Amino acid sequence: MDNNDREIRLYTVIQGIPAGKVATYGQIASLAGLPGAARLVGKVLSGLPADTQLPWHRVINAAGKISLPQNSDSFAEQKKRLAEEKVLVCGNGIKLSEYQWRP
DNA sequence: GGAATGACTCTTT
DNA sequence: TAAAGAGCCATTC
Repeated sequence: MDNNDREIRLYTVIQGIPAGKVATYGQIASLAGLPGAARLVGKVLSGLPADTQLPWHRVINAAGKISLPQNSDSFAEQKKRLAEEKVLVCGNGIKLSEYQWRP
């Protein structure tokens, strides 16, 4: 069940992100015990259901921007949710120095 | 077992 | 922060 643990850890770490804060894929991967597996985080998030409880909207890339295509619904959804958490979204990104989660 | 893919990251310019 | 190149992890065919 090790391979399943990876997902569990990723979910746990993502759930640990407090509201109003965001984390990068690399951060989540490292905290989940998978340093360098940033792409895996994206892979897992891509497979999340639309009604998931996971705060995936708090996950962004190292550039502080949303990696989703701007013409996608998920992009608008993430932007909307972030705004709900008082996270200012400039264009397709945010201010990492202000909102990046530091455990 | 090898090649391709992906919501990426790092270092250098 | 932006651009270009190389690297890393796991899944899938």
